[in-house]
Amino acid sequence: MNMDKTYKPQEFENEIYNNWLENGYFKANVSPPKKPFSILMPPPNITGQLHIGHALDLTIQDALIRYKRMCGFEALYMPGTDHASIATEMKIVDALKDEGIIKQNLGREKFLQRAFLWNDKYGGRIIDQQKKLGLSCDWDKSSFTMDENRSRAVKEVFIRLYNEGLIYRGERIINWCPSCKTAISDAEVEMIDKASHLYHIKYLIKNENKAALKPLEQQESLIIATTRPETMLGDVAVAVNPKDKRYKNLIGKTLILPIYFREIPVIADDYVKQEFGTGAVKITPSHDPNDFEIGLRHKLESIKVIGDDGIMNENAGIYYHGLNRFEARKKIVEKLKDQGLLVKIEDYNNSTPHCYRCSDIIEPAVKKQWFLKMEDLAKPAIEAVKTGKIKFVPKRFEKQYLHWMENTRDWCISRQLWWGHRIPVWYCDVCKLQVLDEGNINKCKCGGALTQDEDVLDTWFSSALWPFATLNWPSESKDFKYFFPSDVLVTGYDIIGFWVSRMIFSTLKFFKKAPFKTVLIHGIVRDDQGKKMSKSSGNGVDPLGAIDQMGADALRYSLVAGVAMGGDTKYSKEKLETKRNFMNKLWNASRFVMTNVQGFEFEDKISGNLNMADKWILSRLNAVIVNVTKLMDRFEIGLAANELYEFVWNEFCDWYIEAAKVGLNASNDELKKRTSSVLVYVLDKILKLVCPIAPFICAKIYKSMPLKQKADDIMISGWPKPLKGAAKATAIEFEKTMELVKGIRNLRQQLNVPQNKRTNILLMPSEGQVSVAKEAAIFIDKLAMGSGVQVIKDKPEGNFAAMVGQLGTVFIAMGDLVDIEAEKIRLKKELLNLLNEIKRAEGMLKNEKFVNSAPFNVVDAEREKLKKFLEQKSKLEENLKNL
RNA sequence: GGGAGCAUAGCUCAGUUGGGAGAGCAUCUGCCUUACAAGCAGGGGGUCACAGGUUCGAGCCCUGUUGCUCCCACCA
Repeated sequence: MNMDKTYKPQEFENEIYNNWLENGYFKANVSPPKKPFSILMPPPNITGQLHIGHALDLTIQDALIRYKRMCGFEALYMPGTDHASIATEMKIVDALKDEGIIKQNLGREKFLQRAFLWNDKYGGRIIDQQKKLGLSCDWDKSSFTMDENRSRAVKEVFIRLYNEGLIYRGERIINWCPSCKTAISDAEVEMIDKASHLYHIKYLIKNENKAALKPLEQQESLIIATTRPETMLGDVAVAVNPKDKRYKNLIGKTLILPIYFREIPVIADDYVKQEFGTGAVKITPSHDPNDFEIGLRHKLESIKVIGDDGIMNENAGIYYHGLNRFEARKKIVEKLKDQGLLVKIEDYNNSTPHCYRCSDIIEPAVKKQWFLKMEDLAKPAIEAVKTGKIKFVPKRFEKQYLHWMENTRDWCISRQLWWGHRIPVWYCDVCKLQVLDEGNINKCKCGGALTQDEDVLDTWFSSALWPFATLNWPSESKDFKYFFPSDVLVTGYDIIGFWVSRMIFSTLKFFKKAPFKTVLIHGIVRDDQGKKMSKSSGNGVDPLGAIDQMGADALRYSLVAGVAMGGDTKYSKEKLETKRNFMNKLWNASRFVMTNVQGFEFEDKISGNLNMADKWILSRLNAVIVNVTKLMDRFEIGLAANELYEFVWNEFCDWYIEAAKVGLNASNDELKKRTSSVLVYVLDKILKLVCPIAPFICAKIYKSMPLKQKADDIMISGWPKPLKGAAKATAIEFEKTMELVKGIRNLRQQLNVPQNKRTNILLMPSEGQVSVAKEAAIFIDKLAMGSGVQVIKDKPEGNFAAMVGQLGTVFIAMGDLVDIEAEKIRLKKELLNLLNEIKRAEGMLKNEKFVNSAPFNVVDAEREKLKKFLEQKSKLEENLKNL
């Protein structure tokens, strides 16, 4: 079969992919005794389209699954998408706004219809993009976190946890996003350092003796420090440390809150740090988590002054009611100045909580929410990692995980949204709340009417069930028995807390098994400046654009290549081009092989007399197979990619193909055929090794391969094994030849011999190298632009430039082209280098400590080197003398 | 405040149990040598952040310093 002259991925990638689909190669079936191997795709959000970070994540997964599939596992790559409750809802609200529709006016039911339509559109688009990337998922098993089976799993889990008392409803202080208008979990809060102010405010101490009223400056007061003056309208106390001598006598006294002059007590609590600020803390249980705790301890009332929309409510009083919280802050500071109660404003850096979705500043608020009790769930999840049941790669991310798990507090799982799994709890008008199955939701046992909880669950609650929900649990299935649990989870370090940890404790809870054996953590994709890609900085890259330009294989290769696992990777156009060039190289090398072997078909084996180049490339191939296999097993796809890049380009193309031209041009048919067979053999293995990373091009080329026994597709052709007895010992012969070729090329360049001019080359073999040199001569001639290499016994007469290698010395007639003095200088320089090496080696060997304490082979190797240097030195000196 | 990671050629990064510093890109020189100019050949370029220590020997192990990045934290 002929191959096109140029590499045009756009012309065959789709066809190849459809072919894979038609043949069902991606399907994973229960098929013992084959061992299963499965990877769960982290379900992308349906908010829009894939970005380059997804492309990295997915490429690693696909490369791994393809590798394992070729190794003979029944490989399941489980795809799916995530409804992304809050993120998608925000998008839909925006879209509605453009149509002039307000969510509330549309109503819950119609809104959800819109949301499902959204999913049809964008969920589908994401899958199309994944197909363009070449993912080998079993699409028939695809899941969506809001589909029927997944919803059933969510409900089942909720009810079980509820019945065990692990899910509870409570009125607590939570993170409220005034912009998204929902509670969010601690994990969803992003702390951002900001330049802020610490306001010192004077709270007057109530004077019981009204008769002795003094001017303001002379009145007794307590100074508090706060970063958020607007919350003082909700103050219910001021706390000091009970041990604080400064304030001991004030405990129990009454203060007058500025602005409206409300009276509040001074209380004592250990929480207060004497050294911080003024050592006196205003207490606002409604708007601060710590104050909330103190409020509980001291049974204080709670006054809410900021509404759910971030606007001051009626409790903020006549001056501030209706202002937003930031305007209110300004006004209050002004008022305090007017009242003479503002002592000072200090510059202060503190981190403030932001919503990770919309970046608005979080407003802690006291609300009734649903929580998942974490203590008992976290313990086994910590154990599983500590005992090695789950391994993190690289290991350092274990710490991040453990730290998260060990410090996690109860998880707020309810959200005041519509798009998501509605909490399966109904409330009876008459009796208390109940959890009910969908079957009987009309009436309570007591006869009272039921209404369902308005809230939905945190989107991560459903993603936490992914390891078993995707296998249709709680239904029993063969798939579940065979494929559960999965093998490797591949994800970025940014969602260890959000997702990885929650899958681990959920799965352990219900199955007493870890959801996966290995957590493979990769870095994030940065732009060419090393900056994080984000929508706001507009430096994101569309993977589809890259694929259109350079092909999916080039994109996949450029994303993974050269990065050790866990490290961040930089995306740049240059990198992409380099990898595209590599694909082109592979394409053209293959084309060369095909056009030279036309008419023949080959067995998948090597036989016959091999020449030194054949032996060399086969031994190199063996080493590469062993190494790449090892790297893939260690999940070091990026390093495997680099190794293959270098082997294909620098060894197979630059040396072997060039050397093979000798055999291919020979008149001897036997020789031609043997050379072809080696070319085909090595190329076949290369294609298979590269296939997991760049599947399209390998599949395309494989179709043209002249093999007698050929798989229908490369992806089911099996992973290559090293060739036994690949004549490793004799690889050295060709390496010695390469040394001379390089030397001659170097010499030619220095002597200004034009690249396209053939020259006479004489080769004088070293002792015992005569027969090898004779074979080498043919290759040297071809590779170093000789006009026939002569093997000689004695040094030639006349002016020659010489180069000494292990195999022998080569001489190039200098003719009139060359300056003899220049050649002398060159030789002297070379001699000097050699003398330095000799000095170094001798120094080491003279050092008794080295000789005695270094391993034998190291010392021995050093002796060998010295011997070699000394030989070269004497030859070089001779050449110099004869010049 | 706690923890982690990084620092190697102009740039992006490898460097496997400690044994003469590597690749790609870029740059310079010469080549359209019929697979490939998305290419070929060759060259230049590094006190492996700094300072100590262990060792016959350190890019690698230990201690400290500096610089950058990230994560975590109930910093009024």
